[in-house]
Amino acid sequence: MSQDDTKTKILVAAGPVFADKGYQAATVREICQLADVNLASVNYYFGDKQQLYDEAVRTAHQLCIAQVPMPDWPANASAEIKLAGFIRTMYTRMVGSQSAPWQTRLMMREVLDPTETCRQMVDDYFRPHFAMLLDILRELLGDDLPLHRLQQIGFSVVGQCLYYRVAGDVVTMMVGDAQRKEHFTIGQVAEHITQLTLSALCPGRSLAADVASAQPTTDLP
Amino acid sequence: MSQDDTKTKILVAAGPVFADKGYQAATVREICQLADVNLASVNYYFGDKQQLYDEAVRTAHQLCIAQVPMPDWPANASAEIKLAGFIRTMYTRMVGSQSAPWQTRLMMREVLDPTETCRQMVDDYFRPHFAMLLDILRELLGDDLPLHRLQQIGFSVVGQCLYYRVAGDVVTMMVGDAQRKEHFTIGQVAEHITQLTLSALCPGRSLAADVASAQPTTDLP
DNA sequence: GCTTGTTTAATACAATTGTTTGAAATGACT
DNA sequence: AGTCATTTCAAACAATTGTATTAAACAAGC
Repeated sequence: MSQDDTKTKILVAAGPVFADKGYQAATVREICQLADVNLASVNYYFGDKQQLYDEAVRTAHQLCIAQVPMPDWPANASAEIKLAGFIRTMYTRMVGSQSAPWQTRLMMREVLDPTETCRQMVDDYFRPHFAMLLDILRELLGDDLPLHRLQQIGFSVVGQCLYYRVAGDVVTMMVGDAQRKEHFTIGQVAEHITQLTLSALCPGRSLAADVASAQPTTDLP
Repeated sequence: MSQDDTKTKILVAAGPVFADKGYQAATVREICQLADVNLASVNYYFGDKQQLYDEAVRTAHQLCIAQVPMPDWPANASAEIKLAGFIRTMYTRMVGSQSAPWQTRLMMREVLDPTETCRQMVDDYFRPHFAMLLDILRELLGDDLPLHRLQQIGFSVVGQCLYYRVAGDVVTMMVGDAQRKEHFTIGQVAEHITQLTLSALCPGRSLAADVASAQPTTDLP
């Protein structure tokens, strides 16, 4: 009972600390103090600061997936609607819907300079999701497009979303606080990315009509 | 003479070290050893590790601009050509044309969690360049589009480029080494981004014809 | 040639870090 | 109650870090 209790207490505390200070700058003392456990506990349960970090990253993207699941579309859902849903889900996961998204911040650090932990994250998380995106794009564009073209388009979609995660603060500095709150809510940005992508890929096929009904538009700034 | 010599020696050595280890993990001992100067020099010339870091960041984006200047277009250059040139220049700056781009890696760290140094970087560097991009977009789309729409589109362009800087390693893991070398050279990616953006914004106005003549296509992988 | 201001050098210091240790506490089972 | 494994705790350790200090080397001006 209490075994698992302190272990998860450490893990819960470690996540945010690693997320916004990085591996080096985060100290086990701070984590333990925040978790309200003894200093030696982290070595007792995890053996090492590094192993604690690894497990923190691992749980981060599990939480990330669980909190914002992919919508499961009806069988007859159009590719446009699937793309819209995919983008919105991914974007929400990145910039966060409710709690401060320490999960993605932590994952982002791994992406920026990858360790072995990152390779596992790519296999477990990024690759399958990217494959899902490519499937949607294939459905949209037909099977005759070469793979690398699909990949390039896929990276363009992901890149547009990732930007607000990576450079979110810069965005605010650039457009100002008011403008950001007014025109850059989750829903607005996600829809912009969807629209831009769709009109680039298949001009004429707008999704203005059906996307509104396919997904609830509860917007958090 | 030697005064300035050791100071720049430190600065030159500090850049790459800060770039790939971060502020905390980088030690002044390692920097001094690499620069082949005495340990105390960094305090003598910069007063502080922090101030050394600040100056390293400052020189980083000066170098970055100097190495890959924006093309100066003829007065009659079309907006499409300007957009293509802008994207190619920005992308080249980000992923690097020749030397390992420690400059952008260092700047990226500032973007990810900004300090006061970053705010200055935004004012001196990002904002004017973003304004330039918005001008090109305005020329392309007309003056009637509201500002925030222009900004959203601008961020989409920047985001697509930034992705390969931020997630470059993940891209390689995802598509494989061979595929990356074959289909993701600087020129190919820059052109893909340009094409996607253009066909999203003004369908029908391709730039296939004139872009080739406007910019040399020396491609480095 | 001596003095003066500037730069380099070696070393010391104080603080912080991850990790270890060994004893105290806890709780379950006989 | 007593024994045993597990968990907690406080303190200490060894290493590394940024920074300060002090003296030596050096250059320039008179």
